[in-house]
Amino acid sequence: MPELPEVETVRRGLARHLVGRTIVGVTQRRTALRLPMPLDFAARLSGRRVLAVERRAKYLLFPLEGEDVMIAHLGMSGRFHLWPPEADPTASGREMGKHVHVIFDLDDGSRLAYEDARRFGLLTLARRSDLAEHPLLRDLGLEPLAPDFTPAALARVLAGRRAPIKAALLDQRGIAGLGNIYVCEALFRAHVAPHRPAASLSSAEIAHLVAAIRAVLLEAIAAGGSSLRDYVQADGELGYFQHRFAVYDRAGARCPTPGCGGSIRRLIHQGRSSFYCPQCQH
DNA sequence: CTCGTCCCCTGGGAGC
DNA sequence: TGCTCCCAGGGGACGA
Repeated sequence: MPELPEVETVRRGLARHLVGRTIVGVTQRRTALRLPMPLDFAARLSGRRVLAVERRAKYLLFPLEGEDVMIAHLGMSGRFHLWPPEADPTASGREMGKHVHVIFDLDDGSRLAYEDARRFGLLTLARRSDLAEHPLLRDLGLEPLAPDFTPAALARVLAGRRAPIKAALLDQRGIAGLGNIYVCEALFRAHVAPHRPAASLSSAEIAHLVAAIRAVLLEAIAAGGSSLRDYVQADGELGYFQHRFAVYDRAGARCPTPGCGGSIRRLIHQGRSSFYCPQCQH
């Protein structure tokens, strides 16, 4: 589910409520998500104040008082939900459903729940000093909204790669944070077909693609992300960028480019759908 | 190395 | 209503 704009939206929502709060208790309803949680997960979190909520690619990082940093990834269906102090989650069985896996009790009486039906997400802990070399983080590539995401940097990532540009952009070791939706949308804006070999893009196309990736991510963040199926922000608000998709999940629809007249096609490679306009993406 | 395939897991929607 | 099939925003383990 969540790609960079959704994770960034969640980060902002959590930061507002969590920074400065102390975790007073942790309830684990299972011992593993995609990865096992550390055996001392609850013990290392309890009594710790949350210093910040940060993001690296699609990972959320929660530096804590002391040496530890909690690392979270939402996978496809992961959500954080905040319960204000006056709320009683036990009053309604539906609210704290069977897919709520971890509950963090905070010092103001509020609670943070991690819910993840498919369990492709993860929660773990690392030492702050080991973060850069942590196996989950060390191979991540360029942060697409950082200043070093330049046409020259993207050109280096794509050089020599025969894989389709679609696959190259999804590879988190090159650029980190894009997923299926925003790759489709960025390629559309840059007029590049998803099946083009990555190394075949011209300098002009690469420059256009860098600008398109930045723009689509910033617009999506401004819209609060895209709400598909079960994605909601921490406060339950829905993002609305899905109404602005030009191609994603719009197979058969008219291409939105003025005067194009083509229709959006869906292609499957590597088991995932690509949506594009064969008329204006080459 | 790099690339494509398959798999992890559950739920929702379409079609019958 | 209920079944079956397909599909889904993620990433990682394989084998060629």
